[in-house]
Amino acid sequence: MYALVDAVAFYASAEKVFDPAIRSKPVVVLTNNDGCICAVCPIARKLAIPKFQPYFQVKKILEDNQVVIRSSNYELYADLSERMMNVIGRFCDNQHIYSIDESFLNFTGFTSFVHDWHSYGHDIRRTVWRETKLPVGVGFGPTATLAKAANHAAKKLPGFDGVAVIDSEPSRLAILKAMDVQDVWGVGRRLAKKLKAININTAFDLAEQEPRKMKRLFSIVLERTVNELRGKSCLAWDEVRQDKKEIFSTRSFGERITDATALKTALINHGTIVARKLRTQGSQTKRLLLFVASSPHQDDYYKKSYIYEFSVATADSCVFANAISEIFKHLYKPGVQFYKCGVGALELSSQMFQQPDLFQAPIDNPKLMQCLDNINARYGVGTLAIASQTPTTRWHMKREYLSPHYTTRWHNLPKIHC
DNA sequence: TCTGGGGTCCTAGGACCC
DNA sequence: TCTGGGGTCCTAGGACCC
Repeated sequence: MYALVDAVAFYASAEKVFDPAIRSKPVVVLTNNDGCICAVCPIARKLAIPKFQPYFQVKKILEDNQVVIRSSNYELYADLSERMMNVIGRFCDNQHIYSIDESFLNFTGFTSFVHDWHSYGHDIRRTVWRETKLPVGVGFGPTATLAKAANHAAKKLPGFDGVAVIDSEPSRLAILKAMDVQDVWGVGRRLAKKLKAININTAFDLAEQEPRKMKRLFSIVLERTVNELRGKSCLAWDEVRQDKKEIFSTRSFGERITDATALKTALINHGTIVARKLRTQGSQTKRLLLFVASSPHQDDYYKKSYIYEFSVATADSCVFANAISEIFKHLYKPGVQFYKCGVGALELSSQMFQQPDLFQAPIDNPKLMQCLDNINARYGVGTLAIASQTPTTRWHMKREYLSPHYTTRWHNLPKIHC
């Protein structure tokens, strides 16, 4: 048995934790640079506020409905996420954190301890709410995809109050029949449209299809989804928490950039983020992709990318920084209004099996990186950084509606007035 | 006045080679 | 005379998720 536990409109709910005054109001959260709407609380959802619309396009609707607007406060969400995950982790010793607000629990070998999945689910909900003031939904199912479906039912379908269980044929059918095919994990907007064209409208309709036929008509991915919906596990636990095959760090700037040094610094910053993520996963890379681009929404769209090949795989921030400095001249073009840039590690391999070059001195220094990671783990990311990533103030994100960092900065601690 | 997220994986099609 | 295979690698763009 699997469970999927996730927060209801996580970012919006997180904004309400330390600001009770907005708990009963409609709240939306914007993406980086206040670009798009990325979280809509249940109250705002009733006003039909669309998700992932550019903010400036829906500004009027928000104003008309007196919706509370917040910029992304990632520092706050990361901290609240960690608290939430810790609480959830107490309910199962085999937890996989799938995203900032979702975790899978695997109850294999643990099922005899739980007699009533419904009440266990409510137990999780109550405890998370009591300890973090975050609302979560809980779905149980025999496969990861069915747990996802149950989770969807728990939060969105009538007749459920935050918990749903698929543990029998009737419960599976009831939920899948009430679920739009578009809401199935792995079926997006495009695929849903094609499926509906051949009269596959609900999750149940999809589950009834011949898996092989779906593979032939669409893809191997959809075949897997159909099998999962039928109760046949195709995403093994190992695969659910498989190592990433590529790791990126990209960001758009708050304001356009033309300055070479600022752009280079931004790239090196992304490089160190990618390097850190690689080390966390125990991976290293042979190929680093760098790209810079102007706005695709404007004329004279400029985009340039470059792949740097290391002689041996590495996850060393300093090596990345040197590589970026070296090839930066191939990317930069004077006069271009840069809008976005990023770094990605491709072709990852495990640090366990580093293949050194027989005729060359090592290019990196894993011990130094370990030391850097240890210090930053203890005193906070950014405490120790390489000199070339020193941030310039030229490309700060636009965050007009930022809430305080309630839990991570002393001077932002919430105050209670008596 | 102008504004448009970030991350990961997959696939089709082109280039190149034998 | 004319036709024309199959594998690998690379890349851009598509699709999906949150």
